[in-house]
Amino acid sequence: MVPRPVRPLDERGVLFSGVEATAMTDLPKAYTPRDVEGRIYERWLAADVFAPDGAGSTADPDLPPFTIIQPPPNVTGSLHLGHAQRTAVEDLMVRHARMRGHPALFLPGLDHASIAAQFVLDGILAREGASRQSLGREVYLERMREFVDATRTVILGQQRRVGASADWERLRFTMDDESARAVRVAFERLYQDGLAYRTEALVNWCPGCRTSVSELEVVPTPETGSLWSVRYHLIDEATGLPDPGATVTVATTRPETILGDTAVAVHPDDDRYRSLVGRRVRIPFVKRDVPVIADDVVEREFGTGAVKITPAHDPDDHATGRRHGLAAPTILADDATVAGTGTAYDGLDRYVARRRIVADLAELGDLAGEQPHEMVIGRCQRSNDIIEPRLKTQWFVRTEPLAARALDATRSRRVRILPERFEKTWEHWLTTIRDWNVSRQLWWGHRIPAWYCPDGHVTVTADEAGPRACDVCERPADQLVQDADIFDTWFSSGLWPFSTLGWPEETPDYRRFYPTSVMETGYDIIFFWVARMVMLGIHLTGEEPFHTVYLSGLIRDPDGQKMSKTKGNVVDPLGVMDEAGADALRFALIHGATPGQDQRFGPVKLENARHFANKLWNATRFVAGARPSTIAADAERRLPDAAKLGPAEQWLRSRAAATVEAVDAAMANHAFGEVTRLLYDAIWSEYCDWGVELTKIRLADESLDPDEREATWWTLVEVLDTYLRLLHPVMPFVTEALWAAIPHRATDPELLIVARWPGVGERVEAIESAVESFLELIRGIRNARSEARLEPATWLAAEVVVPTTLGPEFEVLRPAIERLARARPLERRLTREALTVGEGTLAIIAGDLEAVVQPPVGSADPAAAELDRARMERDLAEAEAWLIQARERLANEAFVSKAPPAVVAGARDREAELVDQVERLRDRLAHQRSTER
RNA sequence: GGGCGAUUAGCUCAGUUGGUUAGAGCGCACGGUUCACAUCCGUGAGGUCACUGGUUCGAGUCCAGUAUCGCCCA
Repeated sequence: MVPRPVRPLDERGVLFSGVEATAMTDLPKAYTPRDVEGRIYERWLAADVFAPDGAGSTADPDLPPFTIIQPPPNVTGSLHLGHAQRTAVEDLMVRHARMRGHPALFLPGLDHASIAAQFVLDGILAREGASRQSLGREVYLERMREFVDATRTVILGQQRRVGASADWERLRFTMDDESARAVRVAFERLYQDGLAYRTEALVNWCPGCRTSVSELEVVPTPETGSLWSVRYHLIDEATGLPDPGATVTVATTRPETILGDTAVAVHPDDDRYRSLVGRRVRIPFVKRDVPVIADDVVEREFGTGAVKITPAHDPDDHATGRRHGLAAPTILADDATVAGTGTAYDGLDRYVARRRIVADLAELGDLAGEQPHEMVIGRCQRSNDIIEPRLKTQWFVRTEPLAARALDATRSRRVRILPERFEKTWEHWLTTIRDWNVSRQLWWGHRIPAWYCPDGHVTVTADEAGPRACDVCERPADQLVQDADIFDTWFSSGLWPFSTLGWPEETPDYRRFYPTSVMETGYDIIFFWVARMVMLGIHLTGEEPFHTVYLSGLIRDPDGQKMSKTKGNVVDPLGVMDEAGADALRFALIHGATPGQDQRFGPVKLENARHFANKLWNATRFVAGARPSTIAADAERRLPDAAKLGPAEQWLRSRAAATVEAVDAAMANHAFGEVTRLLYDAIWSEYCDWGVELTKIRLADESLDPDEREATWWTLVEVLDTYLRLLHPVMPFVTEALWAAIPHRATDPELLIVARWPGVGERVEAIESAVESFLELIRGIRNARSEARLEPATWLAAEVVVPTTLGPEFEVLRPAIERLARARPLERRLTREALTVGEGTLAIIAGDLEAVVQPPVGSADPAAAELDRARMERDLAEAEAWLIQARERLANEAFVSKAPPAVVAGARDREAELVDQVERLRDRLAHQRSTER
């Protein structure tokens, strides 16, 4: 079958049509994602910024490319939250690399999902009263193509809503022409290299799906079954007839397979049966006489110690049969009905036959017993049918040599798996790997490019037209028949990192972007997919297909339940985005993302993320609106004048530098959750809560030198710009929209998506600690006010002792401190003794600073004074406790001699600080008591 | 049977080489019409870091074992 080629979509952004455009600078009071996201995505598409070689790309061609090939979602339906998280994480990495100037390729794709797609379509057909068989192969495949076209549109639309900055021009499908060719060439290569072979073997057969499946697709399921004891009659060698009185009792969980028995086995050292070895027994119903054999595999403790051997229907029996040269008659058809036994059971379902056989044995008097039995049976991952081991001629890939090289790739660290602990799982699976059954008796997939001549010779070719003649006997093509089977869907997936880039051709993309950078996927398909990509990639291309494997965890519901359609707890990402926006969804999902770790996801996390987007929106709205009138609305971005910066401005810049540094470190560690936490705190708790608040009063102060106000505004703009850049990979839409509302540098591009990632600025520790002291003071005053239950709105007179080292900063920040502490006038004192202490005075000990606050005249409330004293006594008790602890530590000889000097010095500083604090608190309390007297 | 993970505030989770007042969001309590944001602001309460033992000057963090829950492999 020649798959229909899949072209990139041309109906771009179709999901967003009808959305009213809003002027960028006109920011509404609340952030409404729906008004913004569609327009932004359209702009990105129009600017052609997703492709590394797009017209709008600002990539530095000298930097190494960064490539993520998207794990192609199955075209079986719509995407769920897990997909949204994966896309968000992949997109985050790609956007980050793109902003750092790397040519960044995010190559999207779709998977035909052979068995999964057939399972879904078969379900749809069943509801229509039709079936795969009733339609026939051609009609069925036509139907499948219609189905796939529909789901494809839904899936691609969902990914755009999430904000995937994928290069849609390079969209690929595992069933397109290029993939089909890659599959044929790969298989031909494996065949020629002796790594693909065809043989009759016992395979896992799913009677529902009517195909073999690999052992990975068999789910071991514990169940309570029965263990039946059945008497087989020994053959009297003199007469050649069964002896009615001499029997051997075998134990079996599958009496219907009696029809395929070719031996009875006992343990060679089992004295109970020693004399029987070599004799023959008669198998009931089929009247076959089979030997009693001795074999080590028999467990003497199991059942009666004698077991029946059915080589065609049990893996252990198959091995035993081979060792003893036993025949292996097949007794089941593809649909798991009994067939070809020549008994009355032919045509019956395997379980109907089981009941009949048990009943018939009982009637014959040969059923010796039945008891409940705990066992593990294999079920089909897809259809849940009970898997039937069956002898079939199938194609296999020899995995041992491939696995050895895959192991070498991880052991040598050429491929790193995150989190690292999965390397153990990887090691275990690859060292115990079995050959891979790659043929499937399905229709939707890549046909195996193998042809057979009437003599059974095999010809494998990658030629799309098929072979010209039999490789062995040279019979012409018209006498050859192509294998009816298709490949396991994971075979084409295993080629994905390079088939998408043009392999087997040496295309420019292949040369440029292969090997790829990071493979992000779920840990549940590490064997199905990751291992096969590494094995096939190394063999076929000579290189590891990627250097990092990032394994995501599962998204669970708020109760920790796995999301599934049957439980009805599946969340549609589109609904979530309608409600909260794509950015909030992305932020929430990334916030909880730790590699290899599942996360619970619910509305609470989403709310928080939505609020954060709104906070950012309003912060930008404030900054944009606070532009001093001396700066033109369309002014080009200027750096603030360093000489005009106040402490708050320097603090903001230093904190931004700290944040860039921390975010860089977290990104390098793939700690994306940490990135969101860092930015949340920096933006909300630092920039908004303190930075904006401290600078507000300066911005509004008409009495100031315009240069100073401008420097303040440019600082707010600069730091906000930095945060928007840092946050862009996580929340691309809102950051892009807001970035448009603030001035840019002359060197900046039009769009944030292709703007440069910020460099680390200069940290100024002295300013950070100075400003932190004043923040402590503000917190202290607020706290004292609240504890003393004073009216929040009233202005309180205050005095503060400010050491000369902090004097200049204090003078500049005084109006801001007054405003934030609601303390005015705020007088500076040079010594503690100079503080005015009267009735009801509140005392504040805040780090280096000490202050007093006077309650409003006439409102001196004895109760308030009492509350304040209680607060200070609490603080004192606490400080004293810490001091005792600190002193005990320093008194410890071992600590002082063995701990690193820096730690000891730190402890001494801490002690001194506590001594000072305790002293000041005691002093203050004593003072207060004296004034009350 | 083998392996892995989780166990930290009422709930959901951070806590990267061991360094000393263990953090956040939500929830809770009290208070707020301060001109970006009530999708907000301020203040506060709340934790013997599952348990037992060990290593260490020092353990949420390292080691051994136990318990509960979950996953993978056979």
